[in-house]
Amino acid sequence: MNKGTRRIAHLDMDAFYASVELLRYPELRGMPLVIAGRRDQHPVVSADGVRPFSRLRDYVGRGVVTTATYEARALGVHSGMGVMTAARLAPEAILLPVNFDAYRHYSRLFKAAVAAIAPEIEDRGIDEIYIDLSDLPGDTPTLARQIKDAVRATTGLSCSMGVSPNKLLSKIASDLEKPDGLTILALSELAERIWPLPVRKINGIGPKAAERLSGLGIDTIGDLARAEPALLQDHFGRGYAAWLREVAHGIDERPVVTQSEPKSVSRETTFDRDLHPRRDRATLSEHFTLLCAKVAEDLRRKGYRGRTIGIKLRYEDFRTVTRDVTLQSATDDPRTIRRAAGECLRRVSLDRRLRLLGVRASALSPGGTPPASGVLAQGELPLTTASRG
DNA sequence: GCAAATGTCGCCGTTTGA
DNA sequence: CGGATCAAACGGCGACAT
Repeated sequence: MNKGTRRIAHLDMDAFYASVELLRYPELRGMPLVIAGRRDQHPVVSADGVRPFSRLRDYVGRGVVTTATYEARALGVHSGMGVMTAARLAPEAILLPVNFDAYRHYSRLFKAAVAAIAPEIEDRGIDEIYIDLSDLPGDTPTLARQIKDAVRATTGLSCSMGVSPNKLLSKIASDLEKPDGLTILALSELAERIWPLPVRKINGIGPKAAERLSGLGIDTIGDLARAEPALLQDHFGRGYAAWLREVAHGIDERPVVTQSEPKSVSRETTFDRDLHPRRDRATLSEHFTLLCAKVAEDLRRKGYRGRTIGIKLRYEDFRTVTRDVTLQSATDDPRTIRRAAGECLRRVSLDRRLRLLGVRASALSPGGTPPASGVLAQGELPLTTASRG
């Protein structure tokens, strides 16, 4: 078994989407490159010698930056930023649409390369993983180099790694040197290397919590470690305060979880323009039905059925509401989902315009099997339609 | 009129059944 | 017997993450 200190690695692919694109378009290397927007909104790249890559300044419409290369980041462009905002900062930057199939492919490749060396892997999305190195032979620097080399050899991509006694610290460590970084951290280095960092670096402290902490004069992880427990308790409650204190001291016993089942399946779209529930009823209804069909399709492909069907609306003012309903039995039938989602829709106010519509299935159970024939489960009635307000 | 898409988790109030 | 109570399921929603 596993006595003493664990060795946990966090591996994060460098500017993953953009780096995958650079494998395909090596001539773009060195230029500021931004991945953003929706497939359908981008001009098609023609196949002749001169590729008419579009520039960020040519973009019109909605969307956020998904990934920016380090050259683009140097100009102030970052993930999550509106594309129009990014265009002001870096009008000359090359813009490419997302290509998820390619990213999934390289994701599988790099994870397989790691697994060949270290099989205890926890998936954290498409471009990062935790790895438990505790029971492997060999010293940590050697193992870490081996893994980084294998990832590069298999994919041509670089990654950054942090290794420490737990997931919390490794996640922070992998971010300390980027790109192509390797940071090995012992608990004894906590005060020196972790405490000076802003609390936002802690996985689980987001913008809201950071803002509230800042209001108490707590900005760095060190501030948090030194904070009066009673103060934290008063402002954040017992459980959360205890957690804050632990993470500030580098304590985290969470295991590396190598297996997990999906909890929900969802689809959502942001419209090109805000749609009015009445005036754009037909368009809205079309989108709605399509989303339900996609959720059903995803469920079947993955071999699940959902018993709870929900919707998500985002109004023009960016306020978001959700509603859901639980059925008598789980389904993967598009029409049943559409009917249930329609029930939910009747429980929300439709007096403002909508910018986003989404459909979700949760309370998943293994779905019989994805049948080749198209035999559909017959419709069902909502078990409950209770609502508040 | 900037702010995507997909997913997880935790907290809290309500409902329901015992 | 009616009220108090408790747990589980459900629903809403915010926070957070990639």
